[in-house]
This record gives sequence, structure tokens and C-alpha cells, in this order.
Amino acid sequence: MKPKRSGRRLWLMKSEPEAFSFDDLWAARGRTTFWDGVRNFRARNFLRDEMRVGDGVLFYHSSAEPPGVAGIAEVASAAAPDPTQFDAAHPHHDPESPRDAPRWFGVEVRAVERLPRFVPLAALRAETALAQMQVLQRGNRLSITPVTEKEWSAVRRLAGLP
DNA sequence: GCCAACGTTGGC
DNA sequence: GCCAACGTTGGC
Repeated sequence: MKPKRSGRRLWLMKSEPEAFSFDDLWAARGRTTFWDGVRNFRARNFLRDEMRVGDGVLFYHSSAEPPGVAGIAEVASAAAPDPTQFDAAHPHHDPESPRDAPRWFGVEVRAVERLPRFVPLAALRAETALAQMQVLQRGNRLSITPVTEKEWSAVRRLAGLP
């Protein structure tokens, strides 16, 4: 039997809360922001080619004390060129990216649910159902990774969500 | 601050 | 196409 795949896919997206936290997203207009600044080709491919409106997102705080999952969000738009790549004054400026064939993309992300409990990295690591989760694998640095239904459910449970 | 791991660049 | 050097990420 073919494995069943629901329409929406699930992701984990990393943000440094000092730059942009889940609370910042919750407070944003429409609880939505354009996720810019991704400058890694694999993460770009997820954004540009695989994400769909309505996909679920675990909003993860990296380089934080402690790091961990801070909220539930969703993909709120199709991918669009990241305007910061063309902005010479912007730290993410990419002079190598042609305007007529942009290299870097982003999507709109909307906050959906606050968590009863923040889920620290240590709690993710302690959960056997998450042993294969990509973000927990040794050497992982990718800022966007796919999440399975099983992992999604386990993280929700750890966060105190139904 | 350290350092392992990884992605990218550039010489050849 | 190989691979060393370099820069970055991100947990600790």
C-alpha cells in the first residue's frame, strides 16, 4: 500500500530570536512576515520548490538560551524573490544574483499557535520519537528542514498542545 | 570563546 | 573535477 500523504507538508524553520523571535512574529501585522535572508541552496530549494500555502511550520529559536521550538506557524504565501538580495545596503545583499533570474527566495510565514510550553532542544533530544528528526542530526546546519507527521505530533505533545 | 561540521570558493 | 582554504553556523 502506498504511504498516505496529506496535502500539507511540515517544516522546521530556524530564526535567531535576537534578530526575530516567535513573539515578534505574533506581534507583527497579520502575525505575518516575509521570511528573507535564506542564503543556502538547499533551503532555497525547499522555499522555492516545495513549500505550499498552508504547510505547517515549527518556529525554532537557534543561538538562543535555550534553543528550542517556540511556536507554531504556517506558510502563508507562495515563494517570491527575496528583495534583500538586490539591496546593496543590506547585509544579505548578493551582487551575483541577476535581477532577471533571482537566486534567493522567501515565503510569507504566519504565526498560528502559541505554545503552552516552550520545547527546549534538550527535550527534543530526549524524545525517542524524534530520534530521526533532521534538525537534531549531528552537524545539521540547514535553517529549513522537513518534519514528518510523527515528529510534528511529538513536538506538539511536548509543547502541551492537543 | 571554542570548535565541529558544513557550504562555498578558487587554484590547479 | 579535485580539494585545501576559508567563512559561517550553532550548540556548548
